[in-house]
Amino acid sequence: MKGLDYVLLAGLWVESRTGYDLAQWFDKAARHFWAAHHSSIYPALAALERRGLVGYTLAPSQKGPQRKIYALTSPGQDALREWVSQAPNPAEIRDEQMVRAMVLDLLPLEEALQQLEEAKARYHAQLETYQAMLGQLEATPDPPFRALGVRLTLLRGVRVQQAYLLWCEDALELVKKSALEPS
Amino acid sequence: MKGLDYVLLAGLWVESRTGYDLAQWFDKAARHFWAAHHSSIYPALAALERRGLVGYTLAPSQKGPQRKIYALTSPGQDALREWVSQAPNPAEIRDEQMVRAMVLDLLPLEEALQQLEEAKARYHAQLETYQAMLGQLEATPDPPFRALGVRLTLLRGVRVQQAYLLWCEDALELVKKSALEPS
DNA sequence: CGGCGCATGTAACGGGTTACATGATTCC
DNA sequence: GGAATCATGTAACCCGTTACATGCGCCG
Repeated sequence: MKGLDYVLLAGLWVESRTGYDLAQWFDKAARHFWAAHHSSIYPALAALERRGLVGYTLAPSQKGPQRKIYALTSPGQDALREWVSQAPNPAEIRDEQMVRAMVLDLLPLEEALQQLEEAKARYHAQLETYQAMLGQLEATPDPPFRALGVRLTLLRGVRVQQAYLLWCEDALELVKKSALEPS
Repeated sequence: MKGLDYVLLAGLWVESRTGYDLAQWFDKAARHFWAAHHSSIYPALAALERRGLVGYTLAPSQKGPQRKIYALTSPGQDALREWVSQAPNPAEIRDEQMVRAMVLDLLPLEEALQQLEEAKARYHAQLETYQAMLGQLEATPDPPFRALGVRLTLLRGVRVQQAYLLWCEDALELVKKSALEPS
């Protein structure tokens, strides 16, 4: 079993849902730690179903085809439990922003600063969406899903975006300073 | 040109070096924002060389085959400069730690807390290596490479690991609290 | 003399992205 | 009538990882 399989199991443990729902969750809430497109989700769910780790029930949809609402099975929960007790593989990250930072002084000072301001705005926007989702979660008395895991991931999103914003301030300062003393 | 190409160009802009050196840099200093193995670096460097964006000079090695010291060419620098002025693609991240956090309450309280303590220790160790590298950089009066970019990436490493540590504290607290009021 | 670090490369495999494909419903 | 959202799926391609391959020099 590869990484995506466990992410899907974890997603279904939090709440039973469709492949479509999972794709949306990746896109809007899980971005900061995992990504997957529907074209990889659907086959993976089908494979998990064949192996008995998840099951689905059909439900009508308002628009389009029937929804396959997937849920963890008992064996699926066992597999997850066993997996979660192990140490995680190191995180894989590809962040072009840092690569651009490496060569920021190829740009004239003003453009470099503008780049950083734009990054700051992006991080800020992202921070606000995570905070909004967290706020909404806290305002829900009895959520129809496992709240702890959701809370933990959103909290991580917030912490990380905050760190990114601090880095932007560091970077703005350093870039300005290094412009005064050109090497 | 794909992402790796620009990362290599950026790495060579910071300092001329061999594929082997770049692989080591990825492994020890760039982990937190990019990863690449030598098996993808060597072919990529060869392709960049064919396209005239980098060049190399041979130098003897103490052990093993001759070193190919790659350096940015003028066209390579132009390509980098043009690229850096554009907005970055969104970062790609796969962090199993978060997936495990999602299903942390599948574990008995003590094991969950232990998982988090282990994560904390890993983050802490990583933080210290970045801080050490930063310190070493600041202690070098006239480094033989472009210091700004290196400083920026190390600073990011520090900020992010600090955020991860804060998250661990958040998580420890939340997990303890949620154990008191089981759903 | 065996193992490790240096140093470069190639090849098979696997997995994910992009694109293709379908179709119903709602809103403008 | 066309666009957007919901909803599921398949297929080609790209790229990176894992593994294979080679060989020198140093250290114990």
